[in-house]
Amino acid sequence: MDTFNIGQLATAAQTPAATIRYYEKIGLLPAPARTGSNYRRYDGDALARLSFVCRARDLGFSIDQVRNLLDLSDQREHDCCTVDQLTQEHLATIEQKIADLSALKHHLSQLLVSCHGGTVADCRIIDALTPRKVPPSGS
Amino acid sequence: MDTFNIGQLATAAQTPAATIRYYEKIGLLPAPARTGSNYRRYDGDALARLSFVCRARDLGFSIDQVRNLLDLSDQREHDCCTVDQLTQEHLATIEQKIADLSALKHHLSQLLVSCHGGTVADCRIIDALTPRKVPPSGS
DNA sequence: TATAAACGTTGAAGTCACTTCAAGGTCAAG
DNA sequence: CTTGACCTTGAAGTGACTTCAACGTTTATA
Repeated sequence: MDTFNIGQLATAAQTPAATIRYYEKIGLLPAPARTGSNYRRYDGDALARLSFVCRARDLGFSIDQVRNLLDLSDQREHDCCTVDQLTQEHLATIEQKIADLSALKHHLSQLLVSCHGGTVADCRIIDALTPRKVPPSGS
Repeated sequence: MDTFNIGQLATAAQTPAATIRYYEKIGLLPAPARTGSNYRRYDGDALARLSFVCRARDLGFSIDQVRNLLDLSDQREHDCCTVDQLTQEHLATIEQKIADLSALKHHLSQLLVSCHGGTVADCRIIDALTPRKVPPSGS
């Protein structure tokens, strides 16, 4: 048979069952059929949709972006420039994050090499965090 | 006078007043003195401590790490290797994040250059997200 | 002096994307 | 027939805040 319950779907998609329920709750995945004992019953289509979601999430798209991508992927005849635009925006966000983290990395590396041990009183890292007292200007 | 209320502290430290209250609530900052009308009253020490916190947060340290750094910075005679270790751990985390994001960036860039427009049906990005049907093996 | 704007106070709820928990119902194996 | 693995639900927890509602205070202006 080609239907399975949530545990099997979870195994197939390599994602926790709780996450699948969560995706259903927020409307990212449709509510599946139920068995007589109220278990969720999924089919191949559900697995395909969930896999799509997981791949997009793995690529760092937000839930809202995934929602958009899902909608778009259903409009087969629609122009795909919206997809490209979404991807480009996402790419720009990622590049910004990388730039921010690289700056951070440089900053921290410099702190680390400038610190030559000793007590906290001598520590360059603590030193860099500690604000100087502004010397009183004028008389 | 060298005391100020929360708005002035917020301006001086370039951080929202709500965040200062939040830091107080979670015990990262000590509860300040109060005026007769129950307004928080801060002094230069409070500004120094808050600035320390903001700098550490700007460097990407977690609240718990900042808590540690604050504790350490008060133990002036303690060996500073704990600070170094904390920083090194943090640096390793950042490097990992950069690596992850770079891989992501690479992946997305490739998707973007491979997509040459047209309809969603032709879109390489949607294509990459869409799982293939596994062809039935055997007879 | 009246009043309105700009500040301050609190607790609670919202954000994102889940994860974990508690308290139960169902099903297959021994 | 019981044990253990699975399933159900709603609620609360995570991190680091942000936003909101409803109120009190202070200051500037008409």
